[in-house]
Amino acid sequence: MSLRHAVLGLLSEEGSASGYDLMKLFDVSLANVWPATQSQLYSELGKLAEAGLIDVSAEGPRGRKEYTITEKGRAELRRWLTEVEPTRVVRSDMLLRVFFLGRLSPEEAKAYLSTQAQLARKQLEHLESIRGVVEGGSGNLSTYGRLVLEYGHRLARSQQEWAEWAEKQIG
Amino acid sequence: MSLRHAVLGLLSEEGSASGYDLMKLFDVSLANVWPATQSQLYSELGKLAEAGLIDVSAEGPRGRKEYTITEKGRAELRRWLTEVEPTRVVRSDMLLRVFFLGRLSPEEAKAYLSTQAQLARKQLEHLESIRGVVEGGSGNLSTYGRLVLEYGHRLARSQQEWAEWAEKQIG
DNA sequence: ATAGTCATGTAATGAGTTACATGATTGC
DNA sequence: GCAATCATGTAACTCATTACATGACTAT
Repeated sequence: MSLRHAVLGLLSEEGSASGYDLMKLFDVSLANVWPATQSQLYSELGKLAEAGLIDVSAEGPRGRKEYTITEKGRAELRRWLTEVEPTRVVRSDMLLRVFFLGRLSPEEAKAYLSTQAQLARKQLEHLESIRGVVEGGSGNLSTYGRLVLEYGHRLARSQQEWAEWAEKQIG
Repeated sequence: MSLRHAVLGLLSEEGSASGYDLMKLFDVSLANVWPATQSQLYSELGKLAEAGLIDVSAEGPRGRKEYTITEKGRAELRRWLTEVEPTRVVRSDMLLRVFFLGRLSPEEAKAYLSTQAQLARKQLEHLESIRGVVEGGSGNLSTYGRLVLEYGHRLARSQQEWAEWAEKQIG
């Protein structure tokens, strides 16, 4: 149910936008915490319009439809932000594998954890590299996006440290 | 595609088990990193048997079917552990909301983060409380489960610290 | 003209959730 | 006898992924 709110949120920040615009915005912001595909996005826009949470406010060339959030949509966004508590569902096939490392030799198990540590380091570097870029933004999305970026940073560091620690626990 | 491997993994550790057995095992171990419902589990067992990755090795009272992993299944588990790289797809509606905190008043935004910090603290306490229980286990699942538990612990602590930090960032 | 980008959609399939349905066996 | 637990399954629905399909406009 969250893609729906992601779209409402973006529209509430942007004023109005087409599916195409939203898709690009998605890719550089929300995709990191809530991936979605193009086809999912378009069908969600259809459903939101049907439900009266957004309106087609203008049509442009190439069948472009510009959507705007309605009052009803704004209310729903607010309700979601303040009243619906986040579901903490974590799915990690990286951790799932850890449960079964006993099926491998200690060397193989260590190699697995070592790879994970390395990937976390890479991720850390990557996040540091985009930190500078995001620093420049000034809207709400950038301001709060920085908080999310910091979260990612801390997460990657934890992950790296954990993987290094875990490797030492074996054998 | 991971539930399939979760089941194979459990069966490879347990020797043999019924859907019902696996379900209970799931709830106390893997459910934290890969939740699954009863109906999902049963239908996955059907598909695995069909694909020849597991066999019905015995039938008991109440229609109980005991499954055992086959050589083919073991090979597939090993392949997944050593060759398939974990997909790092993170979905967090908790973080998704952060992007849109600008739609709320600073007080409301702070309240949101403060609640998240508190939830992380609770989670941390919870994990500490079960640490003693898990300490006792001796099989592979327990041994490696402890590594996963430690991960959860570190994650919860990071989350708590981040939420407290983020709260301070808001004017 | 033609490459690049803008722009929207459909179809098929798989994964996940919720609710329902049914009944046998065991322990007290 | 009855409650608890064991035990398996189906149906309907939503969400997510991948691939396909189509075409208009813009800048050079």
